[in-house]
Amino acid sequence: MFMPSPTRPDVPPDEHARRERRKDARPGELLSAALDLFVEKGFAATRVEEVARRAGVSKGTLFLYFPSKEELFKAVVRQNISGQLAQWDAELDQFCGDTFEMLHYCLHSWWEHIGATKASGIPKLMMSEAQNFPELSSFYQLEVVQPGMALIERILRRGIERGEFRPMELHYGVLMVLAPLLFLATWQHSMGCHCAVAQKIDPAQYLAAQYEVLTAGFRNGSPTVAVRLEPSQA
Amino acid sequence: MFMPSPTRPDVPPDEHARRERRKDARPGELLSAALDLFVEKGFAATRVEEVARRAGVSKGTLFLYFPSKEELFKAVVRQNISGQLAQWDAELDQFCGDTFEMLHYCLHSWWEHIGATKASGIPKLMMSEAQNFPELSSFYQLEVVQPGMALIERILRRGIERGEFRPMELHYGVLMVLAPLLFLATWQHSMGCHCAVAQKIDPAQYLAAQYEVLTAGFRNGSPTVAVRLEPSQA
Amino acid sequence: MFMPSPTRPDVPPDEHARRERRKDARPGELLSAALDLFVEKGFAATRVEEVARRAGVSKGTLFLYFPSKEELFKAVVRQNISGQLAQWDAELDQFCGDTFEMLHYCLHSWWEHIGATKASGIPKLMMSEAQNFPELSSFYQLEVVQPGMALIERILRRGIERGEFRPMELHYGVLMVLAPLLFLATWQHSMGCHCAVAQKIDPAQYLAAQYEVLTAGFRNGSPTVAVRLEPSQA
Amino acid sequence: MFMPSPTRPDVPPDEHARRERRKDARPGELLSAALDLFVEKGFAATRVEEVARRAGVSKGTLFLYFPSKEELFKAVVRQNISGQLAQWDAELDQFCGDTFEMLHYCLHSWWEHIGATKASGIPKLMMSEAQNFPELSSFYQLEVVQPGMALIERILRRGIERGEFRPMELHYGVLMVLAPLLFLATWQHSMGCHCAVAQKIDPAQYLAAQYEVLTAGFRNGSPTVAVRLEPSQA
DNA sequence: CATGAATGAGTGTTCATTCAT
DNA sequence: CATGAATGAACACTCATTCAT
Repeated sequence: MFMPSPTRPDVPPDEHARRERRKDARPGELLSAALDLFVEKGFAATRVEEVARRAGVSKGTLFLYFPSKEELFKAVVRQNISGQLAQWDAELDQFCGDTFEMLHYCLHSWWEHIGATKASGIPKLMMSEAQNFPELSSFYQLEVVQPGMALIERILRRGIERGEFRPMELHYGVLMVLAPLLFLATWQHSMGCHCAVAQKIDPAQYLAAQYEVLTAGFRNGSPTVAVRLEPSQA
Repeated sequence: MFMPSPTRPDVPPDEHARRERRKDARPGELLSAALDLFVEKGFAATRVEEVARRAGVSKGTLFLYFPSKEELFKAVVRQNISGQLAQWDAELDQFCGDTFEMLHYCLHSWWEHIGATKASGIPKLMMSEAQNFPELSSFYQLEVVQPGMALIERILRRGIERGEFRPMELHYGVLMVLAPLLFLATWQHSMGCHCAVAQKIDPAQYLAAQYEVLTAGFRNGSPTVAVRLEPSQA
Repeated sequence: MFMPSPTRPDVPPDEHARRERRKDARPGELLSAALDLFVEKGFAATRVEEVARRAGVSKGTLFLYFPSKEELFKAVVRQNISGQLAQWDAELDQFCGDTFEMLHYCLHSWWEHIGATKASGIPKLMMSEAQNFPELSSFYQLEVVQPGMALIERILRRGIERGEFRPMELHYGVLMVLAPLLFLATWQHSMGCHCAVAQKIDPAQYLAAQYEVLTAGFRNGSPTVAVRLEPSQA
Repeated sequence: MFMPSPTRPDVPPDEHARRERRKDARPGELLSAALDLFVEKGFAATRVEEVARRAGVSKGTLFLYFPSKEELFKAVVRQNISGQLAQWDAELDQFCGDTFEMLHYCLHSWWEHIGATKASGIPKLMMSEAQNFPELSSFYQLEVVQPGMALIERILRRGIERGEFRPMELHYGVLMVLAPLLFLATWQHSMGCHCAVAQKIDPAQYLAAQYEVLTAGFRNGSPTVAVRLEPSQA
């Protein structure tokens, strides 16, 4: 990322490398420590001193790199956004199986690359703190939510076009795929650890259940229900 | 409920009414103010003094009615959720239609009494703060999550027994009902307000979509899928 | 103490009696409850509300009789001061045994009437709070300390005059009698309850030990020591 | 202990000294301020902010050095009493005179290092607050009372073994030494300041009187009294 | 560049005191 | 007289932020 400037003869080369590395390593370690802690305890309950300690630096040093706790938070979220989405987009281009398989792969891959990793903490973080960081919220929607939903929409549209899926209101079809995934991620990072055995969620079974329901719900030919909820207040 | 004592000429009627109201209104106003603020800013970030001020009393007065901030929160949850659960439980006892109708009523009623009200902020709140307040988390699981899931399980079991629903792993069936509801509530209270038009969620359509999918997924005779996700890490 | 005014025809007699009794009973119960609590927990740690509750009245009522917590404290101390001293003075007048017996009786009787009763809490109270209530402190010195010391001094002087006790600096002789008694009372009300077995004090043995030492120390003919401590700062 | 680095010309010497002092002085100033205030106002009534202010630092700084008000108190006790006890213990090891001299030295030294210093306020403080702070009480018993009594017991046992003191119940012998000392300290810090001339206590004479009485009471060959007090309630 | 000592505004909670009823 | 609801000034302790070194 940083191209080390090759000409600086007054500094011994290894020393020079060390400094360069430090320059990048410091914020990296801080961001990583901060992600862990923000995910685990939330923004307010995370102590900057603990972030610093976990990164192996002093509290003062943290403020050298990030002017405030809020800026640190923003940096954490920004750094951990996206990346995976482009990869998926490319994979879909080359997928040739039927669209049920595609959907299945999609859930499976989400769990593998997001759900089961530290990255699953980011949605929880955004849910928790979006209100307090509207700017960040917009950023997240633009960068993650929109592309993510577009990705799923692409799958659904493909299924409909190929006659595998019934016609449907795409936006809400997308949400039916997304909601349980995000709920799972959020749950695991909040109630997940301390909850009673009876409420424990096994991700494999959870995703299998979701796949079954969606398959039945999306398959063409399945009886469509005409009922419409009419909430008293919208 | 209130028997207005018709004969008490020595006290001006409105003054008398004011007194009556005050005695019971105090906790009510506090609970209402607390719900607003907890939902808006989270448990930790809410200042008891502001709750009191918004309810029009002093900080000391709040502690006259609730022995601690945590108890105040519990009272808020009890008033806004636990009560509703009991109500639903009673309604289910007397329901005589088929179980699809019952499920439909359930979603509809959840939206009316929880989703569309301030109470919908509570699940989001718990997701955000559960880690930092284990006692509140336990309380919520015991008081809300467990009974709520039992309620849905009751519906599913009824459907299966009556041959309307296919046999299924009940725990995950319940989650398929619950997850989208809780996601909706969480979303509305986090990304909901500031999000782009494209991602706006209309609850009516959202719930209709969920109902369709669940109906297809649960209906007996629908083809069950044997596929099983095998996540790399559980 | 209060002579009920005999002429007040406009009030029914029993009603009148009830009021009179009330008037005295209320403060009496309050003072008694307050003594208990002040002795047990000290002035600052005693809650007026608990005093009131223990006396069976409301907090507001307490302030009807005592304008402030400080005044309540003063009233408690004042009420519990003296009384016993006059009795002892009279007894000494009629005592005909030798002065060792007299001293022995004195220790014994102090324990019986003061040390082993609630009254022993008063010295501890005075020690603890004298600094904060100088006015009370003066009062206590005048009313209790001075007569009490005079009483002991009388005994010592009698012993010397009768040739039983050696000549001595009376003031400090008195203190040698007094100090262990007051220490015992103070100890029992502070460290007494929670202290390790090894430090427990059995009053009977304690007083016996004091009597032995004093007897030897006061007896005429015992070798007097000329040594004089010369403290660096007086 | 402090090796003043002799060569460091780039820092002005006094500035250098100031730095050195500061680093260690901070807790010292806090301990000193805390002792003053605890003795003057009691533990509960002392405000940590005032301790800090008197030491010339902010409230936050105090908590940098002592994790809580209770720990601050413990540190005060340790610095002012525990240290002295260890010192005495060492001195007794090397003492070669007779045990009366030893006892005499003990009283004398207690006055010099405790009785005449601010540290004498600590026993009074403990008497007042022990009930309300059981943890402090336990700490004090373990750290001060127990070792202090052990110290005196050592002296008495030595006297008995050498045939100088008569055999005696050691525990109560110890109390006969201790009680007047603690009473003196307590008195000086409570009634001492405001009391009438007649009750003023000159420590030198007081201790001399105690020494005389104890000498006579402990000396081997002095007539032991068999009398036993039998208090109505133990 | 890195430190860590220092700060002080801000938290939940308590409690003596008041006063309308 | 008696009540008890209401107050608000304290208090111990925390933590993001600063800055001299």
